[in-house]
Amino acid sequence: MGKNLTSRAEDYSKWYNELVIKADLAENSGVRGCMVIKPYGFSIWEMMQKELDRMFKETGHRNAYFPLFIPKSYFSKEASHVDGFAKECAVVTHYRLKTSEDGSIVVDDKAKLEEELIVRPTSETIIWDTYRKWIQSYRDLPILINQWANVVRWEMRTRLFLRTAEFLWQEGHTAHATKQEAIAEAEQMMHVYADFAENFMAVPVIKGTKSANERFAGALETYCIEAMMQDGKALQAGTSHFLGQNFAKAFDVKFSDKDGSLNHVWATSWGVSTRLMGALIMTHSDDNGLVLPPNLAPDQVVIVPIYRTEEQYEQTVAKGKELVEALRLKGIRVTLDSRDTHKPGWKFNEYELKGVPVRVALGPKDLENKTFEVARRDNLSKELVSEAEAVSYIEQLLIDIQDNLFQKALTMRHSLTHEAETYDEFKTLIEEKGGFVWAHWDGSSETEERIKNETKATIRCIPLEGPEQPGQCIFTGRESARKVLFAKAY
RNA sequence: CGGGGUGUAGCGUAGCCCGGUUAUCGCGCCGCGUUUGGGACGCGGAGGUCGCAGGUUCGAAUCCUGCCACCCCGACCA
Repeated sequence: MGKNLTSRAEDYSKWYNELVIKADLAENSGVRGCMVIKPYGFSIWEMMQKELDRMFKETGHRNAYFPLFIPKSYFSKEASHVDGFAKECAVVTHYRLKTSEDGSIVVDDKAKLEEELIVRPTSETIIWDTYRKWIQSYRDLPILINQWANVVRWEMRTRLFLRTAEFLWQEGHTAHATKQEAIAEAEQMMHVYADFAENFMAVPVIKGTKSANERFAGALETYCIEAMMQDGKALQAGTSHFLGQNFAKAFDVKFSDKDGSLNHVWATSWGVSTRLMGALIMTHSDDNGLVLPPNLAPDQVVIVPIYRTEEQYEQTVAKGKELVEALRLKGIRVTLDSRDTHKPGWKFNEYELKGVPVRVALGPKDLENKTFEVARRDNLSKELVSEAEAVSYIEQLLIDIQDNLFQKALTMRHSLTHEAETYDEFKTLIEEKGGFVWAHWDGSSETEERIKNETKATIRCIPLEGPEQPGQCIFTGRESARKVLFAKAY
């Protein structure tokens, strides 16, 4: 797959693509900008879905489903929203095909839709049109709904998982009686995302708000979590938006409050997508392939029997089954690969490429000595463990690997994080080292725009945590309350 | 949408500039045998509208024209 990926930033994108395909996660479908997610890749996404869904429900949300098609007119209601998405929408104009004289299949011109349908790039509009019908009273609030869905954005340039024309995501859409409650909701979901990223994906993130330039179309405030990839580029891993009353006003969603007044509701929306798969891959993987954190690995442990004779096959497989039972009792996800169609060495490489956190090998020698060979994917080390201790050893090992991956990613991010006091320093850091650069900014969109044009670096976020330390903007020298986070981004 | 590149077996490719036997090689696949503690080896075998459509020519994977798809770099974006 290549050598020493961090020193090969220019080849990083090739390395990434190759890894995604070789690890059996996804591939280009041949349909413009769309990918096929293969069963193994999808099982990782399902693990993500499961944990996120649990977290959403624990914070009071319920799932629902809204239509794929959105009438074009819905988009004209919220001006800044349509500006944000108009350039990248797929539009359905006809509803029938026919066979032409030469036998080819063509669109039937007679079957033209009165009103075009937009394939959702996000569902705010159709959901708010529905919420209008659902909300009359403060007793109907809050509405806390999430949907798991696919969306389509006709991006010019696509990449597996990171930016595909069609992608899978969840989008939460909530309605509240008060501004404070909506803001609290948007902030809460950012914290939920950060919790998920750090404790399940083992990806450290920086929480903050977006500058006006980077804000979601139609939002008053966008909260985000930002992660750093091994090649020094930042990746926005999740966003949560405080939408104010923009959508309520655009779709005329009002409620009677306790005091009898008629008010527009306050809204939020928040989402994470299959892009998280990209974050997972680019944060932990090495030149031997994918590295999965135990908390998200579809298989946390794989057992590979080693044998020569029929008898040895039966003995090692039987012993393997015992271990499977014992580990399952502890809630560990484990598979025994008893296939006789592939050799052990082949399997070792296969599971390494797929990132399975722990591999157990057992052969005649182990049967004799009552041991297992336990290998960990994160640092590729191996250990002989006695049968009696194996279960508790593996149980602890999974925790250690999860923790180690987070610490490694944190160390990587530290080494890719710098501070700039002057604009020259800033430009040098962005160009030569990449990564995050903390720097003072005067808060104006023009300054941000000019820095972006000159360096390609954008403000990833204005941090929520950490002390205020006033200073001067690196570009204009004007007052700045605190440093903000710059980086080149995906 | 601009710039560059690539389309040859399931995958990766040679051949193309300079047209000429049966289109090269590796991986994978199938069969048999030996193997199995880090991607085994030997022998045999199957598999191809050379991206598509025209054109030039006695003859096109190779030259010309058009189209399509994909990849990379920009602009756009989660």
